[in-house]
Amino acid sequence: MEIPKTYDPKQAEEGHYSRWEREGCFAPEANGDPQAPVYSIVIPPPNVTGSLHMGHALQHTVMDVLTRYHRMRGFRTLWLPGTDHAGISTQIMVERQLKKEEGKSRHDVGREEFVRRVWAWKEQYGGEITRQMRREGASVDWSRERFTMDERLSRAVREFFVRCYEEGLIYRGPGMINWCPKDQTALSDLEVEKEPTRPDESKLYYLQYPVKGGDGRVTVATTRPETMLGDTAVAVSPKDERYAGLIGQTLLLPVVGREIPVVADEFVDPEFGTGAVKVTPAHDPADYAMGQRHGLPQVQVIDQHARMTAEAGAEFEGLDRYEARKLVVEKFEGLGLLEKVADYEFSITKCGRCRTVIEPLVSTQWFLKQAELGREPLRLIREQHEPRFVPENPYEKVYENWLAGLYDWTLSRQLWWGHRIPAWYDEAGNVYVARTEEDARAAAGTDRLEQDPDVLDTWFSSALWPVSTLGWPDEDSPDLKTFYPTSVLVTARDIIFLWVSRMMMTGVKFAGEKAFDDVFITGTVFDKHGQRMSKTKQNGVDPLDVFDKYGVDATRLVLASIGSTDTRWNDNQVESYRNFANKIWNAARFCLLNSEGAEVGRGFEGEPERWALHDRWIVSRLNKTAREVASAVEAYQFHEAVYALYHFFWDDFCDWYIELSKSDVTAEAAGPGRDAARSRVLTVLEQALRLLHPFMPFITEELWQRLPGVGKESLHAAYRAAEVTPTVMLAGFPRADEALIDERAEAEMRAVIELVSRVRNIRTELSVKPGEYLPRLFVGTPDGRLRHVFANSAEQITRLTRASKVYVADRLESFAGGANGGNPDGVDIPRASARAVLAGGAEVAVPLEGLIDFAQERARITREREKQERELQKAEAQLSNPQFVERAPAEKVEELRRRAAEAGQRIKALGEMLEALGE
RNA sequence: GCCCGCUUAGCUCAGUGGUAGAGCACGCGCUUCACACGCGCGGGGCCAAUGGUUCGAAUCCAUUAGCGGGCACCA
Repeated sequence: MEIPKTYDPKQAEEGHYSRWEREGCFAPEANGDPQAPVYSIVIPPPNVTGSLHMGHALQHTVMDVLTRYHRMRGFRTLWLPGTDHAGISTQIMVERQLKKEEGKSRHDVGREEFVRRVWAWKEQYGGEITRQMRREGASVDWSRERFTMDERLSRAVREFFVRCYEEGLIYRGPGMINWCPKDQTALSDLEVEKEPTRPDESKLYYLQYPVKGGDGRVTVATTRPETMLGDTAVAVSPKDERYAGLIGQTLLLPVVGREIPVVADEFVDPEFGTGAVKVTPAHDPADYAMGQRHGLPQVQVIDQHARMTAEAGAEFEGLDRYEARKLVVEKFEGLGLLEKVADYEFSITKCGRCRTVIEPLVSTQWFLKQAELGREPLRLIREQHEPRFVPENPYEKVYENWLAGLYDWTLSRQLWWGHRIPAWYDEAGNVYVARTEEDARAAAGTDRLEQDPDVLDTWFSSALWPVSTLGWPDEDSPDLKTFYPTSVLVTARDIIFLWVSRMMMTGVKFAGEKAFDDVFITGTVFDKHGQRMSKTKQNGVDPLDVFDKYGVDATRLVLASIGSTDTRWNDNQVESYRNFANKIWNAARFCLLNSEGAEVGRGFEGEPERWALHDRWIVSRLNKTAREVASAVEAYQFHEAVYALYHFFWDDFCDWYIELSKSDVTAEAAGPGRDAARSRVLTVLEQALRLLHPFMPFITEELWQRLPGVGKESLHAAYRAAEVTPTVMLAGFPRADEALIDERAEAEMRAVIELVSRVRNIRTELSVKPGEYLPRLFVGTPDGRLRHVFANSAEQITRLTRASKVYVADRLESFAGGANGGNPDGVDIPRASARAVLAGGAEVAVPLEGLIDFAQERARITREREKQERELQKAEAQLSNPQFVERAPAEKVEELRRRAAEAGQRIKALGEMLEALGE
């Protein structure tokens, strides 16, 4: 068998995925066990316009690990993929293309044609992210792929809308909304962002309004002077004594000449500014509310293009809002009514998409009363902590606080791409909300209906994603019955409100149950300077580049380790896991190059008590690792799983087990002993590949396929009937067998490892040439069992320390003195030996005639003795504290006593060593 | 303004009441027949500061500082 020395990820990433997909391995139908428990995840649908970024890769890795793990555990597992139509983004992208290629606007081609072109665009370019997901190894069920504008999902949207309308949860009416003058649409509060002002914007203007019938003036402070053209009142706090006499009086609005009242309102903070607030009900959310309370008229002075209207006056009409601001300030200055301009930092609301400054406008839109839909989710989180957030802090609280403060959601968007609002108007302007146009006609009794031109917020359809993708509103949909509620939602924290909370609302309302049991919130990946990765900053790391450079599996290990932690991206980490992949490759290479006569699943016959120590040990380590990985994955502690796998594979399996087994595995002579040893390393490797598979699907499959003795019977029982090429992804995930976890074997192996390490350390410190053989090693231990262990492992100890022979006795002293009473071979330990103490009272001596500098050696041992003395002192100080002995748990006291005793023993042994060296 | 999180080895991060950990980086030595993307050995941290609780605190509490988030109709 030809196996390259270096793992080539590209080669392994090429073939397996398409076979898995083709053979239906990703579909829950592969599971033939009718009793199988169910595990399901719906993907947060990426924008159809999007391409893969690190955040996706992180989420997808987490979801894929969970999916593959549960699949291997025999769950009927579904991970459902799909994409989101992403209203504004997609529309803008196609508009841009239209402009560039044909020089036309969407209005030039008309609505119907434009929407047709968006669909065409989607068909042509929309699949990019789904191709990239295949590259990631994402084991999603492509046969169930969904798009938010699919006919069936659109039906769900209409059903949701109509039902809410019928219950009075959705209404149409005027309201204060966020208007983007560039995108020409209303936006919800979650689609806008606050930004701090630049220095040149950070101004607060103090304007004076004269009191009618007197020479008094009232000063108001504003950041937006141009809105004064639409002022219809000035408000003061009812508690503010300074203005008590002014309430009810009339002011003359400068420039405009309108008479406006002074009203009292609790909202006004007497401490801020002048304590008097200009009120512009048509252009400020707070003023709108005040206007409602006091029955003030609304004067719209700014239009949808952020230009001044005719109502702003002839001088201002047509001016941009910032030009108008300048002019207003000039006018006030000319009138002597500009009191001052102060520096003042505040925040400006901008469109989350295009960064244009939002214009608050009063407009007739469709709204959803979220507070009512949110009531049950709020109860669930408060009373039952459902869904369970991971990490719980701070997300559960963030989510709860959000639900507790819900307000109406602006649903309608003045776009062409999206779900058209299912509302029709007759010529008299009556509205008919219906599931279909036919229903609307029937209700209206006429065919002469116009459908509402607006579309719904993209997040409206997203809110239905878990139910709509599984078949709702068909309540007897088998998928809905089987896979709902989903097991976990994996997403980033910035859409907890936009999306997570709303899925819970629709889920409890329409499916009668929470949409998911758990919510796993992934961390954020920053660049190496701690900056958020963004397109505009050009500082993003493209996951596909990382895949190309280091391989998908290595990247996935990094991402899985990141999990819920915010992290600065660092290629070094990926490189080290690339090295790990190569390590796996080469360990397998060794096993395979020595696999003649071997077969996976054999070699561990008979009672474990009769196995060699290192076999009992590796099986124990394997089972512990299986236990750790399983509990870590189930607790979403992926870094713990990765850590356990990395160290099991590299340290336990490669550094020790393979090395300990090497002479048996590579023995010249074929025979049952060699076959068994070869089978054992193969078997451990095969189990390790299964454990690694959820994290590293490609390399594990590539290697697993090459193992002798794997086949259909290796698959988890639930998949044996499936017509698939045997694959590790459908093999059973190793279940920890507690009976095979052998603490004694682990302790004994630790002793062997320590012995080997100490001897190697001595070799290095005394500059013994790597190739040179130590003629003899002496080991003394009072522990009879350990003496057996060392004696039984003599071949391995000598090989791993490059020694020719190892002698074991009850104590080093037994070898000393020339009488040779204690040891069978009758050898003495020469004075020129390096010595060290080991755990549990064991000692080792390494004769190094000619290499020992006695003074140096004495110094080395003296240093060690001093260290032990400090240890002992510390322990004794604590033990002589009666408070400690009295109050600390008995086991802790006991442990400290043990440590003190051991230190004492070591000090004594080191003293004897000094004597043996000769003072 | 309110709320929350973070601060541990040069870097990226684990740990979380009872002798400080990993990977990378670093030093020394190795073409040891799976692997130099490797092997062996090693150096490196008063766990942000101060105070408190405790027999014991990097770990719990409080305050402070720095960094980062979220929420808020203060014009």
